[in-house]
Amino acid sequence: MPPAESAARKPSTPRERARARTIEDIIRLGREHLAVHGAAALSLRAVARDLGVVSSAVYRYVENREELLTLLLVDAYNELGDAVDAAVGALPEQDFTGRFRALGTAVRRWALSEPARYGLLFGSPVPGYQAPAERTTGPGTRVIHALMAILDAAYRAGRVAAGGDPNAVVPPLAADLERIRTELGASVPDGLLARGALVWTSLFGAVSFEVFGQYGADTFAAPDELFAHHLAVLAGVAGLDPANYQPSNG
Amino acid sequence: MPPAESAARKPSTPRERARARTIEDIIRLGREHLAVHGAAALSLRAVARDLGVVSSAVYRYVENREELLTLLLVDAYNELGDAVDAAVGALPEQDFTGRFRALGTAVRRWALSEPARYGLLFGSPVPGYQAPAERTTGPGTRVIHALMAILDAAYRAGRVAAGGDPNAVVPPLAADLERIRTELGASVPDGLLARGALVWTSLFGAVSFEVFGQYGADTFAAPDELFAHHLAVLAGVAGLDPANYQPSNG
DNA sequence: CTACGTCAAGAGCACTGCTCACATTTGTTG
DNA sequence: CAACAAATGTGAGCAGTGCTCTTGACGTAG
Repeated sequence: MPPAESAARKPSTPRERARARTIEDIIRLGREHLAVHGAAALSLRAVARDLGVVSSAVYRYVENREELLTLLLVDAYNELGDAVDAAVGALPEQDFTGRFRALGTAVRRWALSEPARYGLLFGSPVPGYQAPAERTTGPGTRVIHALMAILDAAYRAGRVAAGGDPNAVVPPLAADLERIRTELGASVPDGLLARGALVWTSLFGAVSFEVFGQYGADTFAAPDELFAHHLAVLAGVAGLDPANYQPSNG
Repeated sequence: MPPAESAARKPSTPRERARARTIEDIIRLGREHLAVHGAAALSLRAVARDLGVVSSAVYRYVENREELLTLLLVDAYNELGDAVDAAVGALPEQDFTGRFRALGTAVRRWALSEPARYGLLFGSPVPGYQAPAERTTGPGTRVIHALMAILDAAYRAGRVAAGGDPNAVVPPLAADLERIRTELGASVPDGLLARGALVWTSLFGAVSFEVFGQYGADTFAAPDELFAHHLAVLAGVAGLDPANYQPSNG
């Protein structure tokens, strides 16, 4: 049983340091192969070749192919989450619409720059691979948490058009939403919470269509403008003021 | 010398009939393997085994693995398109909201019943496989055509809230939309057309999240109700009357 | 110095896509 | 009917994959 399963312990022996370095190299090489060849074509043997080692040696560091996929999954989720947090955090806290736009733009930008890794996160599941929830739910929920934080802050600030949802939330759905609300620590009402979930899936639907080429080869010559328009409409769906940020005086 | 060299003729010779039958068997077996093991794990050798023939024999009927994937892609697109057309056609032409809801429900129902084939259509692209546009764009655009037909009919009938789009459509996007409008033979204005595209991607975004398990294992205990709520909101995004269908007298 | 644990190497198994030479079946034609 | 040619099936083979196992080399702890 290897000790120090806890994160970020100072590697005492030089052996452990070399081992940690090798694992990081494997992740780096795997990330490159993933970006080039796609998720389902990720090959441990190819990684071993690039590492300059025989194929079976990588099994000393990574249990199997699934393990490497999980490492890359967490790695990609965190990179996306970092990009989103940085983009959102660059705007003032009260600029809810701007922060929402920044979140969506950051997701799209990262997805377009890393299509294969995006596909690993949000595409069809890799056959035979089931992501271990205990290791991926944390990094995997960073974007929706950031989105809900924006919407909740806007709601608390009274900057959300709360009244206009005529769509009733039936009891079983309300029960789900109540559970999610407490988990998020949010205070938005049911209608807005459900709309937030819709905006979330819609954002990734639009990004996925673009990244996966579902639009067709030459359907949209102006994808940036299309996405900006979609973001504006989605902001309205979430009840955000489509107009620009007005710093609250006082 | 009998000419009889035209396409899609009744297969005259029994040999051609047997050949067509074998190809259909291959597609059927491939569909089953696809549904069970996923797209990237589709194996020609396994299909050959199930067909009761040696592995190399299937290459007499199917050029390679890509060819079989293309056949299965078209097959799935058409099955989805048939399901959507049937669901939409079951409602009166003037029930625009009902038809929209039927379209969305049909897409979701088919996706949930055929998750692997849905993943082939709308998930991450299979590594190294590029769908031939000349064979897949036709079947692949049936859903968006059906959706736009509903929206266009509603617009022509004056049953769409056209005025309320404050989001400007910038010129490069307007050029794209103009091209798409003529290709569809539609007459909806730019704002509604762009919103239709957003509704389209949002629909598949919501379905993909559910099919691909992006929501998390036990986040929503009432996914039907969540989707129904999403559809209602999306109908509003498309400018459709959220209220029920009122048959026009006459 | 010895013993233990870690590591790399290589062979091997079962699987994949695909190609080729060869054998067999089948339909047509002289 | 016999002969021919096209279509079809066969099996070997190549290169690649994930993964396991045994063997030997090495560094470090006691």
